[in-house]
Formats: sequence, C-alpha cells, structure tokens
Amino acid sequence: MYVQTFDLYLPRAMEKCKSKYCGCLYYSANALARIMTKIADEEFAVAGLSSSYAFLLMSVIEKPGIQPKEISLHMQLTPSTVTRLIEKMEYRGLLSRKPNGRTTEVYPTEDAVALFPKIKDAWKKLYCRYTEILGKSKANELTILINQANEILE
Amino acid sequence: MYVQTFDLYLPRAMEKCKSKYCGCLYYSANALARIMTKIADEEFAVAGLSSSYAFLLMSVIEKPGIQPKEISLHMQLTPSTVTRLIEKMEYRGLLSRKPNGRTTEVYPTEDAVALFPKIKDAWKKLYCRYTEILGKSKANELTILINQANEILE
DNA sequence: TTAGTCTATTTGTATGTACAAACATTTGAT
DNA sequence: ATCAAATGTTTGTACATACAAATAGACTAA
Repeated sequence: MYVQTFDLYLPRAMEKCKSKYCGCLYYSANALARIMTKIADEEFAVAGLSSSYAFLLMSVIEKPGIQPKEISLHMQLTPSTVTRLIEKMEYRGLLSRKPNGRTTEVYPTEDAVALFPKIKDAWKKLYCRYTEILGKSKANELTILINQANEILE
Repeated sequence: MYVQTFDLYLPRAMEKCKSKYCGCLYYSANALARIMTKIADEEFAVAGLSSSYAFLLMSVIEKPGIQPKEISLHMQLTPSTVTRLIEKMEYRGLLSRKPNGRTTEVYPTEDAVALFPKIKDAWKKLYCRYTEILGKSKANELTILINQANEILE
C-alpha cells in the first residue's frame, strides 16, 4: 500500500511517477510552476509580454499610482524583484515612476492601457487552457489547495 | 457563491486570498514553488548545497555513471540546465564527468559520497517540516494532485 | 561506404528571482 | 527638537533556469 522514499512511507499513487522525486512537494511544486509558466508565457506572448510583466501591468492599470510595496504583496514577490520588473517596463515605455517621499508611485503609460484588453484576454485563455486539460473542478480544487498551503506555509 | 475573476466564475474559497491573482493556477503554483524552494534551501544548507544541487547529487550517487539525459528526466529540467548544474558541481569538486562517445558519464567524488548522509537527512527533515505544518494527509494529497496535474499538462 | 538523419551534450545568451546592504523618509520617544 | 527605530525603495551581486544554435557521435538506408 505504501512506497518508501525519505525512508518514510508515502502513498502508492506516487509509485508510478516519472521521477523518483515526485513524493517531494518541493520538487512537484517546482515542476508544476515551470509547466504553468511556460503555458502562461505562451498565452501572454500575444501582448508581447512574459507572465510576470503581464501581472505587473494588470496591477498598475487597475490602480494607477500603486506603490511597489503593494505590488509585491499582490504578486508575492520580493520588493527588489518588483523594482527590477518595473525598471524594465519603464525602459519599454509601458510604466512610469513618480517618487513621492519615501515611496514611489507607479503609473501606466497610454501604450500600457492600450495593451490591457489583450492581456485580460490572454489571461482568460490561459485559464481556459489549463481548465480544459485538467477539468474545471479538478483545476479549481488544485488551485484552492495550493492557495491554502501557501497561506499556512508562509 | 462565486467570485468574478478572468470574467469567469471561480469558487468563493478564493475570495479571501491575499492576492487578486490567487484564482490563477500559474500564479499559485509559482508562489508555492518559491515558498517550498526557500524551505528546501534552508534544510539543504546543512550540506552546503541549494536544493537543485542536492537532488542532482542524490541522482548521481544512487547511479554512478548516470548520463545527463537521464538526470534531466529525473529532475524534470532541460538538458542545458543539467549541464550547467553538473559544471558547477565539478568545479566544486563534488562531481566528475567522463565523456563516452556521444554521451557523458557523471560520477560522484569521495567528498560527494561523504556528504550523502547529510543530504538524505536534510531531505527527510524537509519532508517532516512541511508535513508538520500542512498535516500529513493534506500534504500527501496536495503532492499527489500536483503530480497528476504535471503528468497531464506536459 | 557514404550520406543523411537522429540523439546527447554543450555553449551563447537572456531572464526571473532573491538576499543583503545602502539609502531615504517618516514616525515615535524623550 | 532631536535622535533612534521603523519603513519603503533601490542597488550590487548571484543563481537557477531556459531556448536556440552548435557540436559530435551513432544509426540507417541506399
């Protein structure tokens, strides 16, 4: 009924996995993240963006003047990562920064606003794509479980 | 009963999530991967390794002479990534490469073998750590669901 | 046997992410 | 009013990962 890994006992469902490491959540989570990122990047490519930038843009467009700190909470990325993302978008002419005291306000440019519908659309397609493959209820169930885990683990 | 995102309807369980993007599997999966990687790196630090290198080492020690191709299947990483990982381990004196025809055989050094128990131990602790937080059955359930998704999505 | 295809590996290049430290501003305590 | 602590942001640096192209060996069909 159980298979040995970690010198512990794990459910047999893991026995027929491709990888020896499937029983490890670190490993599986990273594999899933790589797969999903690939799919997401494919979809957001119609807007000329990779996935992180698409989410960044959505955050800024929905709340012009938003601060990096808040973005980093939305996206669950470190502040330094957010700074780096914003920098690149500024360079590409899609975002602008306005220093304000110790904080910074981030605004979308007109080009960014024009891009917004495409991004939203790509996001919807991304959802449909994995949902069609996994089945809607399976996909939602998985997403919810992962969110719960994220909340507890942090 | 449902919340709107993607202009679609998603279960309310996602409503009270930290991030607006929790309904998106791409997003949640990446967040989980980042959290798990951080935890894993903390545990494997006792062996002076970050997580990917630890898994690489385990693969090589359990099958000395293993080829990069097979490693890339075990680890679900691209061949070029595996080459890069091996290179660094070679530089650190933990692995050696022996070209053989069009393939390459990878061997552990004595130092690597000596490190093995520490790595195994760290891996076990990693498992215990997230299992204690999530609960054993939740953790296993989640891992299995993710593996299933990985298999279908690829 | 030779040409052409297939397969394994490596290399050049780019990207996303993080940590730690530096900096700048605000707040709070005395 | 001043100085210390807290907070938000950026910078220097490093790392894991990937894609596309280059290389090199192995297999196959004529």
